[in-house]
Amino acid sequence: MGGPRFEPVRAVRAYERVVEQVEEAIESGSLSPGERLPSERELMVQFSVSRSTVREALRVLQARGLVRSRPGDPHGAEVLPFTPAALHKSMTTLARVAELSLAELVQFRMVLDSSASLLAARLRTDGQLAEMDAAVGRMRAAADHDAFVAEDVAFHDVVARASGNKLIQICTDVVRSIVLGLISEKLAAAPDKRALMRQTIEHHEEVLAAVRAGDGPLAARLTREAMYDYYADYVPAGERPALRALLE
Amino acid sequence: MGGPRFEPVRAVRAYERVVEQVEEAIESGSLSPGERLPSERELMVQFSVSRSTVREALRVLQARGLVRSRPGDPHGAEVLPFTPAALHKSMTTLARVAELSLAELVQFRMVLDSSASLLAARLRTDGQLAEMDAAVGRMRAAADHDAFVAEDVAFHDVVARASGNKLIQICTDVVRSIVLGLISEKLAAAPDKRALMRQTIEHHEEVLAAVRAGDGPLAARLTREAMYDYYADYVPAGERPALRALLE
DNA sequence: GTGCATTTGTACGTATGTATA
DNA sequence: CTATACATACGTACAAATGCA
Repeated sequence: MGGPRFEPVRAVRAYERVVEQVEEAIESGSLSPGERLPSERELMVQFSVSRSTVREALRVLQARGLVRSRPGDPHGAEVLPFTPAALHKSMTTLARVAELSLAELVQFRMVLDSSASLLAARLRTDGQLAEMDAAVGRMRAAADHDAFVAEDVAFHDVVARASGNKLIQICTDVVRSIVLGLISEKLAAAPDKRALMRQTIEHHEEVLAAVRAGDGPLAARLTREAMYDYYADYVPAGERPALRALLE
Repeated sequence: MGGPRFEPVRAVRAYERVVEQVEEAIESGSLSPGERLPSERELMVQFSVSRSTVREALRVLQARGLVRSRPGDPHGAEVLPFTPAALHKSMTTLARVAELSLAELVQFRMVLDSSASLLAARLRTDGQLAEMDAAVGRMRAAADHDAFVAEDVAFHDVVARASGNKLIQICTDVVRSIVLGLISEKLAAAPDKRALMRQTIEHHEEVLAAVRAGDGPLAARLTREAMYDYYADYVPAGERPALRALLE
């Protein structure tokens, strides 16, 4: 028994090796955002591969949001600062291919945003509290529904940031934009937007008060309830019990 | 005022248009997993682009986990069933490029897994309960540490499935594997693995009892506590308060 | 099992529009 | 404004790999 256990040698494509090396350089920090990759012709020399191979590798790196190349740019492809764009893309694909229901997405938002509120209540700075306050103020003063939604998003964004967890911040952002993308037209066609906006502001003020008081569990519960009230109408009745399961 | 507001025509690359069309066909379901794309030469005719362009598009689609092409396959690229591999990749990249700390990842796990437990306590079927029971049993009987961890994962997997939320299921899976990848070597080198395994089993039995009793909040709290106990030693002391903020 | 036709992977050359110095 | 270098896109060619008769 035992002996050398040889791994199967999977045929790895040339472009994959190029991707790996560049990816490693970026993720290890030896290539920082703003810096440039060598030109395609230079890369084909350094990796001793053809132009096509270099280009396929660059396409993959671009799809992963790590670099961007523009025609004619004499400096070569640019290393990009991190954006959750790739995460957003793959989660959007996920939502369509895995047939995620609106209920599942809203439920996920309830989990993430309420956790953000819970953490924010304990970890927020006074400056972040002031930002939340300002966002609610701008919601109250919003001229139209679009501006209102934008400030609503801004409020949730500050809360997520105040949670101190970048992953929570990014995921709330991604899932929120997916949900809004799914029902923005229905939201815009809502019958009594004024009443909805008024109620939303009330909810946010309650959450803000709980965050200000440092009452995490309360802030979390209020966040879940507000989100349920806001979205339940757009969720098929049969799936609402799953949402209510989070309201204890 | 008014008049036609012309949008700036962003120069969209040829390969991007190919990607968009194929992506649309897959996500809309008109191309199902297992089906094949036309060959590269056929695609260059249908899209009237060069083969390089077709290939760049295929590389992007492959990077997104939608298709796979093998050399010499006369049937063309295969449309893949959904896997969270792309999500996993972009979140792993995220963890490195955005410099996510282990504390943030563990905190995220605490949020997701406790929510899964909460929902599972209310929505689980009897069959899923039996699966959890069986997983704990196999944990107790595990011959070595690797087998133990595998059954541990299996338990969490059933709980996530029982939550009824595919997004929670996928994200718990992705984040768990990232966390385990970061500290698996440290876990393997732990001094008193027997004691750790015994304690882990106890924790799981408590969670299981709460799920069996339908007590969601208790199951959620026990899950957070178990996870904190399991991972806190590997998190820098300065970041542990952020984790404890979830333990109320 | 063998040979054949086809496909992918890779290399190389060329033309064109573009961005920078 | 001009020149240069670049990315984009097209086309051809050949080796390796695959599926099928």
